[in-house]
Amino acid sequence: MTVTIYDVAREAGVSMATVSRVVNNNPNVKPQTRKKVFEAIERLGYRPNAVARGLASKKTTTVGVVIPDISNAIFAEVARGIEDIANMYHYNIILCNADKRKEKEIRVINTLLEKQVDGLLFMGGVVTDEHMQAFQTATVPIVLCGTNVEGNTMAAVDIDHQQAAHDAVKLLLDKGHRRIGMISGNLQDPNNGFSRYNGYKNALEEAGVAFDESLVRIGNHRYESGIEAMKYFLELPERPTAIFSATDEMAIGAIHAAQDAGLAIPGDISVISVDNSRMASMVRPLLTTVAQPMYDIGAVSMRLLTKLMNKENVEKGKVTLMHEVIQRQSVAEV
Amino acid sequence: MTVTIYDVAREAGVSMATVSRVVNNNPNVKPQTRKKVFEAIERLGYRPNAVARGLASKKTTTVGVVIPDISNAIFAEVARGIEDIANMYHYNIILCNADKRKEKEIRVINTLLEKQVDGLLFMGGVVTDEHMQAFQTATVPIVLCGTNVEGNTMAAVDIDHQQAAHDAVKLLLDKGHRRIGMISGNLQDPNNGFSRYNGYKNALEEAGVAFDESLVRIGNHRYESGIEAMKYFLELPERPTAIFSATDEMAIGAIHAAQDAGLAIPGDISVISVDNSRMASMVRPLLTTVAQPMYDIGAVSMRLLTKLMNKENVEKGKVTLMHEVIQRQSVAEV
DNA sequence: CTGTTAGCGCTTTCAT
DNA sequence: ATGAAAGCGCTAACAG
Repeated sequence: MTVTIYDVAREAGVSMATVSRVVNNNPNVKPQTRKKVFEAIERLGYRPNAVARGLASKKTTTVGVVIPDISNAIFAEVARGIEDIANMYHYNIILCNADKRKEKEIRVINTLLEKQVDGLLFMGGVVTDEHMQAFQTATVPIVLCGTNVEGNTMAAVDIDHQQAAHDAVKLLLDKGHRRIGMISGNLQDPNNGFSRYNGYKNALEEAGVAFDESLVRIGNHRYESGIEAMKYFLELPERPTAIFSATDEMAIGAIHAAQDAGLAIPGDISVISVDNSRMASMVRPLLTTVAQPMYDIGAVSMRLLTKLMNKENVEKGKVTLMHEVIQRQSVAEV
Repeated sequence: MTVTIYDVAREAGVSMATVSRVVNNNPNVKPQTRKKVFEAIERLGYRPNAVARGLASKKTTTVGVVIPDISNAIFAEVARGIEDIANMYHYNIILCNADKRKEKEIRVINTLLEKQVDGLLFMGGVVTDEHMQAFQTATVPIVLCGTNVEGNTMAAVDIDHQQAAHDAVKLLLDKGHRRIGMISGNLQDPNNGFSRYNGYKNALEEAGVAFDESLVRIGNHRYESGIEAMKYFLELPERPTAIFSATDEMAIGAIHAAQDAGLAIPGDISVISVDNSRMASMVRPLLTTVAQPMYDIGAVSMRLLTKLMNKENVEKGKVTLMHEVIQRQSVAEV
């Protein structure tokens, strides 16, 4: 039925070992025998069985990646960065959506480990003790990708979310805004939620502006929740002159809600956010936002993982990528 | 080092076969021995090796999916549909981006097959003879997902792109438009390109409107190319009263280009497209478009594949999902 | 440069 | 209900 390395060996009149060598590009084969083997392979239509190879060599050249939701543009961009680099180093990726839900995350970590991935890229929500426990059963390297965890034990790559938020709010402050609303993500989410919220608070504090609880609305990162939040702000007796949104998508919702109410952006209200997803350049006015290098977060994570899998010495296990304020058209001086 | 089924057997005082049985939920095990084995597993922290299992059983419970570009919102949505159903049937997916490039597509098909996936989901560009050749070397089922191919040999799920385009243009016609521009994708692309272009042409023909070559512009599916196309249309001596765009993203570019030029949508120009990506509801005016059920295309493909892998009898190998015109705000009567 | 020989960790008849 | 044993298809010493 299926042709094996043994069939090729017989066909070529050599041993399995020799076939294995030519398949694996081992230089220790006489060009002539190499040729014979290639011909036999061709003739028989031999295709190496990677599973058998994986069992024998204890390497599968596949890595697991757990991601919150591939249909989310931000994560999809990260995933592309991951896959490109994986590909470059001849790895394949097994992709699992876990929706930032603990049970699902832990379950997929375990099945990925059962499948003998050579490494694991984890992009999740909160990292609990149970996560750490699961990680510790692994005998392969793991890197956290855009995922925060207390302590310094694990390899990780991310941006400084708090600083990014801080910089966004700082820009508003510099433009003279003092009454600044925030549309936050869920505060349980360490990165997109809590850190960005803290960045907002401490930029305000630094500028001597009193924090006003009634000026922050919690959204769910989606467009509609941006709309809801802006509606709320517009009904305030004294409405903010600027809004800081934790994500682009909510910011765009906010912009549209304001425009729908007959207000001009940034004339009447300025809006800034963080992400710089592609949508930021697909709105009117163009969205001012702080760029988070999604693709690079994925690419750098994967590159780090390849080094770890290769047992190379890695100087710094934690890498923080730079964010950058992209000034476009949605922020004006007050 | 690693604990194997043999270690568990020894620890539990049974044979490997018995351990294998309890791990695989084979009912032929006395509850008492089952318990003993579970305890041993627990005590030793045993984790079954899926690679070894795969070699022995010739099933890997993983399927390969080749996709053009996971960072594209449309495909990402399809991928989510695929993964959800895969998960439901206890499969994992190996995801490969191939950018609709033949060489890359064929390469990944082969590595996926080497990795002994139990099935393959192919989402690509043109399916050439070389593709067919690669497919024919497979001993596992393959389903084409959102990918067209002449002949009726392969399982496939998709929408009727030509009809979808036709329906979009028909709406414009029904609203009284006669001078209708089209922003097309690359005509080499069978689905998003050629089929939609044909739908446009034949809707026109049906309505007795002469086809005018100068009214179609080829874009690359991206926002910017929508902008370029609209600029072109606006400079025409007699500009169109409506535009049909092959994709939402180009449509949004077109809308913005018109608005930037001081024109009102749909007052001055109507715009319709096909896709109904999430962005369609994230523009002003809300985009009228014909909905393509991306998630379902993925989900149904994967479901079909599970049946095929399970050797179930499948009534129809080709399934065409329904599209639907979603009327929002970007089309007006002329 | 090439061949021999053990496994890798599990499933799966076949007995019992 | 359980065990023995033969592979699954390949890699990796080791010898020569």
